[in-house]
Amino acid sequence: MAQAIRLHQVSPLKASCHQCSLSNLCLPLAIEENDLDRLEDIVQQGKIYNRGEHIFDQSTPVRSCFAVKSGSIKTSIITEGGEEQVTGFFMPGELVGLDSMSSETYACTAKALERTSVCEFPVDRLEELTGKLPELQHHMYHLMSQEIQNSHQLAMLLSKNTAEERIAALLLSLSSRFRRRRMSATNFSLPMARNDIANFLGLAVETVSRVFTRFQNQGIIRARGREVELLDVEALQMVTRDFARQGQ
Amino acid sequence: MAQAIRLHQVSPLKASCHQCSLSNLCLPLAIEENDLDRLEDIVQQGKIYNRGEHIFDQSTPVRSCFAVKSGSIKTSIITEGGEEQVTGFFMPGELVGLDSMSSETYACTAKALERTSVCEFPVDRLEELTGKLPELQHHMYHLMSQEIQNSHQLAMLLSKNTAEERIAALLLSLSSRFRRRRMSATNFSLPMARNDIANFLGLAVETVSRVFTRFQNQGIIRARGREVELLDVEALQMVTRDFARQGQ
DNA sequence: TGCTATACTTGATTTAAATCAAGGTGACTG
DNA sequence: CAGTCACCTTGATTTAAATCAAGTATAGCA
Repeated sequence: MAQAIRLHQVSPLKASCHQCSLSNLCLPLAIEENDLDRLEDIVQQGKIYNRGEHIFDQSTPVRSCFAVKSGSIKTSIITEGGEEQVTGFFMPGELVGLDSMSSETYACTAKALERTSVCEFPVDRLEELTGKLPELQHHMYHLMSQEIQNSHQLAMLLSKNTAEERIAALLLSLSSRFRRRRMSATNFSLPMARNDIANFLGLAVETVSRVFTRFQNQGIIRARGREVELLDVEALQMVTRDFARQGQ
Repeated sequence: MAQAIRLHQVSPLKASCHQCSLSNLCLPLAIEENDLDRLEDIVQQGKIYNRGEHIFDQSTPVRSCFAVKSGSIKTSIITEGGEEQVTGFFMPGELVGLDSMSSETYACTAKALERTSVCEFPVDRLEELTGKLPELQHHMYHLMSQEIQNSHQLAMLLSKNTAEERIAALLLSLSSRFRRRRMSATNFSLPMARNDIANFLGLAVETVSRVFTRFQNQGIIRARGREVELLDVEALQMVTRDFARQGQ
């Protein structure tokens, strides 16, 4: 039985970390070629979720964290009152669930924004492996500390910046994440609804919509639904407060 | 020389983890009694900072993370524009610098809010040790994931809650952290200025001040400067939106 | 001890974004 | 292919909190 599963994993349809095009972004980037097998031993590859399906649910027992292979994911926390706060968007090569590492239950819910495939890393086995591969442990610490930093940046954005600044910052963040994947940094399709953007940035949907149109009227972007073209990246950078202030 | 330092560390003036009263809150809680020596080997204990002194500075090379022994610390990030965002307050038993673990440079600045003593954990040695002690590694992952969760909670607070709700939440958070240390949960002295509270919660100082007086007039708290008494904890809990909604 | 600076409070006014309200657009579905 | 639903946009009005503008405590210090 275990053997059968094993065979299934290495079947040609399920790409290995060795061949994965995201290996320079994902966990493999921290691992020597010859140790990569050990990561492959614990990874469960190729699970596919349709738009709207949950990868995991808040308050359910933690089993794994997940790397996005294709598609995209949003994470959010839901309060007892039923209010949602979107805490992040995750693109290919990024790791989802770090906020739940070594916890009993998931701290958030992860939902596929489109048809999405993920690789699954059971946390107990991952912990075991990081204990043996110092480079991988280092990388995990690094990823987690960056997640904290991201979240602090978000807090900053929410508490100090205007609607325009927040949206400019998000567009630039997405842009650079597309670039990392060697895709167009100026011409992309937003994986998330205006609603998710609004929630993530602490704004009303109407405000997001208005800012999009304002940017469009100013010739900074071109937006048709979820299709976005950044026409003037410099202008966008100027909008984010840091850059604006820097220029004074 | 190394021997001399070693002797110095175990001198009666510098308490060891074994004897530390915070050992049930701090890193030692994850370690078996007989492995505690190994943590003591790497910790540099007893550094003392005066009010306003920096424990470390944003953008300088990372050496260590720090456990608060007594006193308190605030961390903040400063943008290129010079704007500050307070990202956290740290009380005895809590670990500062997790957002910089395994980074090149510190992601924030840590400043003593009062006379504060800390234990220092050099990150390279800590990483090494967590590689050998799975329990400790697990605990580090846990602490870091909790730091992410805290930060998400903060983002939530900033984007969805009113001034009153934010301040009630902060007071309750401080209260429960005092209780953890077996101190009064209803009668304590705020280590931080109104300004820091305002900055942390994304409010203007004036707003913080007004909310404090409002709470006082409602008989929920008694506040004289930094001295705070929580007169009606339930009412405070009701103020935080989650509870309010739950009650409907 | 008084002085100065910093921290805190209070009130009046302004403002950015929320809310309320109404349409428009597009995509899937029976 | 019409109908429904989810998503998005636009406009008018309201509102919570910021800002502006004085003060008043408080603490550290010479």
